[in-house]
Amino acid sequence: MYTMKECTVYKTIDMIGKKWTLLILLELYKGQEKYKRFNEIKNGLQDITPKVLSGRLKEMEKIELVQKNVDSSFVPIKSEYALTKKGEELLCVVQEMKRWGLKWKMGNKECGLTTCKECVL
Amino acid sequence: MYTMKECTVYKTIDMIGKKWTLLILLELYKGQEKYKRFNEIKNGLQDITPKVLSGRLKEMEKIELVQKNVDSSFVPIKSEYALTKKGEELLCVVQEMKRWGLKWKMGNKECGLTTCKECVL
DNA sequence: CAGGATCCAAAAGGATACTG
DNA sequence: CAGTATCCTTTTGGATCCTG
Repeated sequence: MYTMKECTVYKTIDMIGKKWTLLILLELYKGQEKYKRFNEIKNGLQDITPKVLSGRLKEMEKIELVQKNVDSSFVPIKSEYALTKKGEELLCVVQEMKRWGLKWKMGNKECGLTTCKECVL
Repeated sequence: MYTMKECTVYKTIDMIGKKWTLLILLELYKGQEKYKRFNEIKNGLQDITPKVLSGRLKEMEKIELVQKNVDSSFVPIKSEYALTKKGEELLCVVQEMKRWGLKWKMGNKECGLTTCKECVL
């Protein structure tokens, strides 16, 4: 029998609907550099605590939205995060959200679909 | 200064990212009838409790995703819910989610982009 | 620098029972 | 039928401090 838990939409929402997840995705997409450091991400998302960020990044790594590289040959350790292809493609969803949000006027005025410095999308 | 809370994407996620919200939206979209009764929706979403459904519907009414009609001239009272234009247009977002979810194989196999009996989208 | 450990507060959701 | 009320468990998130 069919259960809700098998539904594609249900599962997708479950995966990306949590607070911060999509914002981290956006943060990783910003700028020209593919890789970002832990603290870079944290600073971009001013209100996030290290614990939450660390938790989200792990989840995202697990479901392969994010790819992590660690270079422990140095002290301090250097970690970098980047979007995977799967993660990058999720941006389409975010883009639809933004389009909808803008149409129904729920954002700030400066946040134009193609020019917003903050969201980049 | 710019704060996260003004971001269109942030606000949109905040609004629709909660559990059940998008599923209720889908449920209202199903079938040929524009209006659905409380228990119809509840039965379509087998695991939802009346408390949660009632809460979500109120939120959705408030942000104008859903429109409600009440006919209290009868006993028992008759209430009906339907999508607004704003709510209907949110389905684009859901559709993107589904497309993405299917591409990355997170749904059931029967859930085809155009033929899924459950999701209708 | 990149987190992990702790502790705590708040929010969300589930179960169940009840009512105009 | 269409919810509300209550109670309780689980999940989240924030604050703070600590460390290899």
